Amino acid sequence: MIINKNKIECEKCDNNECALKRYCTSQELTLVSLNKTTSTLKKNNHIFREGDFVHGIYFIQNGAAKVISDTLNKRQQIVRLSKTGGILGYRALGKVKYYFNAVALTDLTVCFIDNELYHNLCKSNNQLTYHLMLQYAYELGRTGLRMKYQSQMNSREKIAEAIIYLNEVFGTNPETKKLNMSFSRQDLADLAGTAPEQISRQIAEFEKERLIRKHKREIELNNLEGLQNIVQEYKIN
Amino acid sequence: MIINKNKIECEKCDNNECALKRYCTSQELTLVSLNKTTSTLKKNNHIFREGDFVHGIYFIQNGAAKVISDTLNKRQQIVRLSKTGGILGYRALGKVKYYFNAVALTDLTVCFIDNELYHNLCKSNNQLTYHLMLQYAYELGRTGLRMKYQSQMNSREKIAEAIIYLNEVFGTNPETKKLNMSFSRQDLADLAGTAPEQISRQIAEFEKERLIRKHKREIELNNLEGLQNIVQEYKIN
DNA sequence: CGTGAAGTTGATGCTTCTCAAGCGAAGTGG
DNA sequence: CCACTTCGCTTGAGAAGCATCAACTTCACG
Repeated sequence: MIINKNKIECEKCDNNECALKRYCTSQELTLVSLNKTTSTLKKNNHIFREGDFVHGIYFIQNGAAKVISDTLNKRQQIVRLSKTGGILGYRALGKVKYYFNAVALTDLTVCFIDNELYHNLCKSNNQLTYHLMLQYAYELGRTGLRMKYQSQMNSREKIAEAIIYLNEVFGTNPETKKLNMSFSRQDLADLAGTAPEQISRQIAEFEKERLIRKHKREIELNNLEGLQNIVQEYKIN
Repeated sequence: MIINKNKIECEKCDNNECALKRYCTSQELTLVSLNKTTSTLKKNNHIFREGDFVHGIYFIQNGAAKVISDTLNKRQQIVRLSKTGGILGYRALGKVKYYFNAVALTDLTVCFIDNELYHNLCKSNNQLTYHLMLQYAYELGRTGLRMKYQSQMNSREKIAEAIIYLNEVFGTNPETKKLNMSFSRQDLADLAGTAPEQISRQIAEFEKERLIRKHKREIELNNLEGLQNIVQEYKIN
């Protein structure tokens, strides 16, 4: 992990998705710039680990990350995905620990501010707090939905849903229709809540049905609607 | 559903767990009292339904509720439980719909305030917003944990976890050691993410192991630690 | 005391996890 | 430049866990 090498003043940062950048006053931004830590990580490195004490909060400046739970001798479970502009390490104040691991999916740059600064900003800047509250509420709904899917769908449906989710988060290249991010079978399995072998089998099946095509690890979406039909019964009208 | 019959001034309300009561100024409370709607529902009635438009937010004045997802021809899934002082219907602004159903577990009194008032309060009262943000962050962590359990635990572990969760939310009578709330096998199954028959079998098993005793629907906790050991591997250190 | 709903228990079959073997692509070193 | 190794992916077969079905019992309530 490389620290502060890529650190730039928030005012000069071109990440306009950042909540700090959008909602802080220029005075506050100066304070943030002074006190933040910017880290650059290689793909597959940990941003934080389950059980670590929470010292602050991370804002993704550039890249993508997965939030996963890890249990000895069990498969991992991807709880959610996040990318540029997203927040990692939502937690309460006080002596609390992370429930999950955050791992870089790509080379990644994150800005970290500590609890004290974070909560001082929230206490003085209502617009920021309000925005963060909405973002938490959104994530809460999304996580609840994913829980519903996990508990009620069969393997075929869960794998279709995982591909749809990837399309929502990362999108596809309009030319090639390929997902803008590629995953190992293991990662897909962790996302869908199944085993890697199941992913292989189901992807072969989807290919037969002409819903997708695979090119090594890349997935080309030929019939998104077809995938959505598979999980349709679960959608909210 | 009986509306406004039990409505009382917030200042005279004895629910000190209520976020509004705790964080609003007396001026704001007067506004809330004027504009809120108080409903009293019988057990098993819906507070809101999946797919309904979100018009505001509910604060539980008295009673308990379950938040469930419902899919045609599948079992229900209890996403979380809430009681006096809890909030129901967390959602974003705009034209959004509920992802879940909220159903009364007991006779229940809830106060409702509409989106406009809710968001105006949040925009003007930072202490309230800050508190709500923390509550959302807590729920987000809790929901993520439950998702982890759902996806990784076997049926025995999930049922143990469900009983522990009930103890956390409702507690036990110190005299009798019985849980302060009793559930049907179906509700327990929906909470644990399994089938009612599995609940019967596993409860019989736990009774053999002297971890609990059952008295009709009531559950007596004889060895909470024993139950916790079953799910220990999943706990955060 | 009778009727229907809820709970229990056993038997069966399906889904899906796991294990294992084979394949192919990519990287390494001679 | 080519064997060699490694790693991830694919495919098949077997096993295990759990849902489902069915029959029976107990409980709740009029």
